[in-house]
Amino acid sequence: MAALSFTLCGKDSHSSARAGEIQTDHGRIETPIFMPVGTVGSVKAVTQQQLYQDVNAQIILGNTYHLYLRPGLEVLEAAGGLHKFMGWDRPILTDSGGYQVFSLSGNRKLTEEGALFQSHIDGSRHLFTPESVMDIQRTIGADIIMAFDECPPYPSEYAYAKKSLELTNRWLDRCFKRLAETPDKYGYTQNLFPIVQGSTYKDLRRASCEYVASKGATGNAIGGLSVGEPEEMMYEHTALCCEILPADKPRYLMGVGTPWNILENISLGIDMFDCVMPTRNGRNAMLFTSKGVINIDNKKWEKDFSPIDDGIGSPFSEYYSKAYVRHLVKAKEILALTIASTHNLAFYLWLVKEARKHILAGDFASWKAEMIPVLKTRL
RNA sequence: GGGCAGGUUCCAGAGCGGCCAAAUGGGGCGGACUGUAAAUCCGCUGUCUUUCGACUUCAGAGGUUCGAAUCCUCUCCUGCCCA
Repeated sequence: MAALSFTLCGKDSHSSARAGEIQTDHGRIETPIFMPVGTVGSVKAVTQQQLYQDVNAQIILGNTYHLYLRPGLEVLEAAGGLHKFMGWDRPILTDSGGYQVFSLSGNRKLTEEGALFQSHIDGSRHLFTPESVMDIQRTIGADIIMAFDECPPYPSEYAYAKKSLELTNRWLDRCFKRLAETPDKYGYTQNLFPIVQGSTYKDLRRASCEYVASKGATGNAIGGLSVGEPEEMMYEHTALCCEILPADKPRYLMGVGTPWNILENISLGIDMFDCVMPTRNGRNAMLFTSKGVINIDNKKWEKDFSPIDDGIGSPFSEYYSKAYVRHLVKAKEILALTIASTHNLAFYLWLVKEARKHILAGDFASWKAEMIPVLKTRL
């Protein structure tokens, strides 16, 4: 089996947006792409069948930290990896747990060796090192695996950000080394993506990009953004990163974002996105649509029997009415979570597909300019 | 007909002389959520006012008191028990 490959299919004429194809051992991914987040081996409230049929997800995420804690490596290994375990035969990407170093900051301790965690489930202590995280990701068996990094909070002092980046870089070397020393477990190739850090300091970002680029990975990621900084600042940093990270490799902006964030970042040269927003916000009654954002909990939808969204060619999103979904939300019916999450994901996938179409047509920039105010509208 | 227990702000339900526009739940309304410790979290929820504050409320009518949702009297309702 072969390492991941990336083919550029076209570029927009008035922005840095590009359309491409990623080939993995579990199939092809058309970029730009949005990847639904399925932290524990489940895209919350959405079945695999819905991911295939209604969402048209081409790749999904899992999380090393969560899967390691539960169900644990024994089960995953016995299952033959996460694909088989969860019944998903398209590509999977696993995050390394680096983000949990950030988000569980109250329950962890960082050292040169790694990060000492306390489980959010039972309080038990665990040490994650670059080596152990590579080993765990080997066992999970995702097609794309992420380097173990530290994601510094926003804002961070320059000195801290610099120290953190240097640690992330040393960890990166250890990740590559360990991966090279260990074989693929399940007969297909796993690809390690390094992660750019550097907080909101441009010189650090630049240095990080150069270091990451020097690794010659099959794809590169940008981390440490969308952690609370102003949107404009995020765009400045992704722009800077896209200038340095190799153009012939996919660029993955981790954890982003809103629909308009995605379009803006596509125009800067990003190819891959993931975010919990469509699922989490969906569970919390927010629907993203081609006409704007809906808080379906609001009374104004009580008797609106029009489809959730009839502008994205999704039979699923046309099937249920706003009034019905509002009723389910009010009644706290489980189905509300499923409909909202599935629709939001279908919308996100529609959005990137539409973006790709316009890139290939060469009119992405003008389409984007038209779309963004619409997407931001609060209906 | 007799006995007992009750009637509190949208609902349930605390309060039992001042700290009460009235706990707590629920409901309602609004907001937040960006590599998922989240089907979660945060506001508001008598009227008027931006605030300070003012005003009208605890079945109804009287009364006691400096002061009443809280005490007394009568009336009207509700539930349970006995005839």
